[in-house]
Amino acid sequence: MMKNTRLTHADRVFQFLKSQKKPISAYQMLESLRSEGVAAATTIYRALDKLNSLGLVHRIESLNAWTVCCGSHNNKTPVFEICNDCGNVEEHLDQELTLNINKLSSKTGFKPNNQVLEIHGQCGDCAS
Amino acid sequence: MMKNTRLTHADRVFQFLKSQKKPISAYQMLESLRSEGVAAATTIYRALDKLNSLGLVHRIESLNAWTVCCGSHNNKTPVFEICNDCGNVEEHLDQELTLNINKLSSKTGFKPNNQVLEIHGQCGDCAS
DNA sequence: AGTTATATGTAATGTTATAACATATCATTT
DNA sequence: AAATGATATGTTATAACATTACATATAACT
Repeated sequence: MMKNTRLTHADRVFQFLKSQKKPISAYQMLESLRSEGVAAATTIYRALDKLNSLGLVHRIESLNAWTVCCGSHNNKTPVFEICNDCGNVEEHLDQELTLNINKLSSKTGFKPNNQVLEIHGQCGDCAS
Repeated sequence: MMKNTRLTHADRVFQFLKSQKKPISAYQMLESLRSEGVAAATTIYRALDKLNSLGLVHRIESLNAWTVCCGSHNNKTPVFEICNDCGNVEEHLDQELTLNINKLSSKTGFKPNNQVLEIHGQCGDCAS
């Protein structure tokens, strides 16, 4: 039983995203990956779906764009700091913040499932 | 110098949003307000822009939809709990969470500006 | 009444996302 | 090696969300 060694468009999307510093929109990916044979938006979205369910990428809701996951979350909720000036995004895993969200939920009787935590502002580099 | 008493489409949008329990998309507003003379998507978006800059409404980024603000924030960051089942959204203002976000920022040298905090899950009503 | 500022309309277009269905390719079994 | 099944991709169309540029209308102020 041999491992599937086929290079798919999902792989190409993932490689491409890894090479980028900033989140990229699906249609930007499409333009950039046409040269590698990716022909349709559908394919990009399917790739993103798959990568997302594997936990390899994140969608940044407030940007309609995508970025690679920093690695493993260990039950912590990712928070994204998004610089309005340079566009760079940093993913953080903060234990306290995670606890806080759970605490809020237990107050309100809400069962959290997935969180969208995106902070817009100015990054340290751009501030100095 | 008399106060402007004209009833604008922005007012109609705001009234309409206040009457709704769930976030509403711009095009849903358009359909609902055609009967009151609102004729174009542009008008809705202009109204939302204005209401948003007055702090009267919030955009829920992960839904592409809008909801009225719960009132005054008092320097606290709003967090939205969004029920996957019934679609209802509750706005919360949590001091601890706000402090935590600022704390994270001071660690990373990031200057936060505006935050997108949206928690998806199941509300208390739907859980029971 | 004339001027200005605000509000709205119109039309076109841009951007993001999905649906429905057809085809191609690889891996495994026979 | 042919058949099969699973996965991946393409094609086309369309839905859903958002903005731009320019024209017109109306209220408010002088």
